Amino acid sequence: MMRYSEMFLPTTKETPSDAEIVSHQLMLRAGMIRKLTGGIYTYLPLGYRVIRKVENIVREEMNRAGAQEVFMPAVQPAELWVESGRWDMYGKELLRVRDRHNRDYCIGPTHEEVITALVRDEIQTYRQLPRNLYQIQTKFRDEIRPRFGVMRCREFGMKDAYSFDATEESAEESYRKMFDAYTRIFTRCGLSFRPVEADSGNIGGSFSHEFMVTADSGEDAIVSCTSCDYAANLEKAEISRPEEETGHDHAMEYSPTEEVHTPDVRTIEEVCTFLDVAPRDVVKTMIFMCDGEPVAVLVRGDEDINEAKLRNYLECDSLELAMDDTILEVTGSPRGFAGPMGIKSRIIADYSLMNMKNFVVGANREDHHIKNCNSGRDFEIKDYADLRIIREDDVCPRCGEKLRIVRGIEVGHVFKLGVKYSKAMNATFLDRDGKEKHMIMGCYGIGIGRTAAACIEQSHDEDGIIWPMSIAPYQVIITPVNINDEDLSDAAEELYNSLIAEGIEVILDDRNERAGVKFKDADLIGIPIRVTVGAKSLAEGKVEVRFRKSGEVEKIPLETIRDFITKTIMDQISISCG
RNA sequence: CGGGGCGUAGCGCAGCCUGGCAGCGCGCCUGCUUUGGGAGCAGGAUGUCGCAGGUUCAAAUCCUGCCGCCCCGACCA
Repeated sequence: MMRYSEMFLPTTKETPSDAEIVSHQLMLRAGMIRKLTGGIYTYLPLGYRVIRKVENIVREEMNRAGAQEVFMPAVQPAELWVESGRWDMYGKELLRVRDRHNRDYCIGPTHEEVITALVRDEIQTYRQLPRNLYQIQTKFRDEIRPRFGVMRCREFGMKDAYSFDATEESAEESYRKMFDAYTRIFTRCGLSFRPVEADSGNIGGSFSHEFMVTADSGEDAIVSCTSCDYAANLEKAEISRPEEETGHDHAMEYSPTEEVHTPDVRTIEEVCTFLDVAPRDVVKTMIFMCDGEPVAVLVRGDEDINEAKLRNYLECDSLELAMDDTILEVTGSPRGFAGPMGIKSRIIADYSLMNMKNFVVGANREDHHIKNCNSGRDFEIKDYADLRIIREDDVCPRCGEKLRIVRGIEVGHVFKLGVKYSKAMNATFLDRDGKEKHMIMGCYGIGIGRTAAACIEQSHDEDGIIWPMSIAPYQVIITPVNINDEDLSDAAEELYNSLIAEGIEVILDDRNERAGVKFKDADLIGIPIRVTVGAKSLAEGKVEVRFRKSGEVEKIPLETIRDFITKTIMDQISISCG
């Protein structure tokens, strides 16, 4: 299939200085990718072979799960996006273009609009449901800051699938099928991963999982239980409502409030230093604007508010920290002295405030704080909720055991959409009961390039990439130690032809290079099996098989080498998928 | 969008402060030697010094503007 001397495979010895993470460095060094411009990459032959391997695994498993492949346009008319409401909502990540007639288009960052428009025109009855359509296509998202090579880039290959169902039960079944398909896909790609619960935004009754490849270089933090199988991303990770302390009279322990002069003392840190208290004795009062209404959110001083949780709890579309003039209006003081006592807004409190006594709050008066504040006596908290960011020393919300926080790379996402798009775009069907209903949708994405990069993050050493057999660009590389030695080159050539005849993906390194150069390149590009053809072994009628992953070397007689390799490859590709 | 840095041979970089021959390493080409972990010797080719303008006898070097890239932050699914 391929002679190294004829391949377009520009490897480099030196690590490019602007590549931060190992997958980016190695993809450049191994001649897999080259950058065209910010966040936009060309896949060279070696890189593209890996991409196609991943795509084919995805394709096989999607088909197995009953999804059908389509191919949608990358360029989409603005009208569809106006219809779904996302033309205005999506923001700057949406790359908008105009044609010669001055009509608006975008380069698709995702395809809910297109698929929904297609399906609403073609599906009329529950008899045509459920359906699951997917595609593997290039997406464009104008990322604010592309980085890490193909990990976070602007143009990228993605598999996106969309399911349409008539009933909730059926929709959940569609979701489960995709969840299982994803598990098979990432297992077959040789990845260590885990599905985690993810925030699904404010669509009622929906749920969502992210498939995270665990890697220290990951951009996302994930929380997992050391005991049960609970796992969630940071945004989603729940914190249980603490037990309320009972059995004694709180009021007895309340000290009288005391307003203290705290000139220019604003942050929690400053308050603690000034009053000689710990952050956990202070209550932080943050003023948010929630769909235009101010809300005071209380959290213990050593905790941080999780805006995703807050947004979900308040069921609002827009949520942002209030501007200074709003703070002045609501608290009557400048930023830094807000507190719950006498505040002119709704108050909600994180669970961390339960059981706090005699705490410090802002006085809603410039340069003043209040000591020994107590809820119930000094102000009323009607709403307690889980509003803060989880920490590693919190306990599992399911079983109460210890948690662990690790970093991960999001390679896949399954999301139950519900009727968000079918409603906005009027995708309905006629149900058995004769009523017109909105289709229940789900969407399911996999980042193809990111999956390949995540694999490198997880599987490499100081010499280069270590591909698993399933997505390796080639399965075998034959390295004749000296191409000018006819015995060696003839033997290598013969083996090469016999492996090709077996359908094995093999490179013959027929370059007139020194052995060391060839070994280094073979290691760098990560081919799982290297067959070295050298004079000593050949004299015994043998060649050396070296495994990239373990470094183990076996001498195999020429008569059995073909069968040995075929069997090894078969063994390594057919990984059990549970 | 804010802050910082960079832009000089295919790649990595020095030179810029203090204006005066365009340089180093790797790679590339030719020849000889070498050939089991990125060879040695000899010879050679390669530049819009990011772009535009300005100052100057003279600009890679100083000044102004622009463009591109990288990093940090903010923002965002």
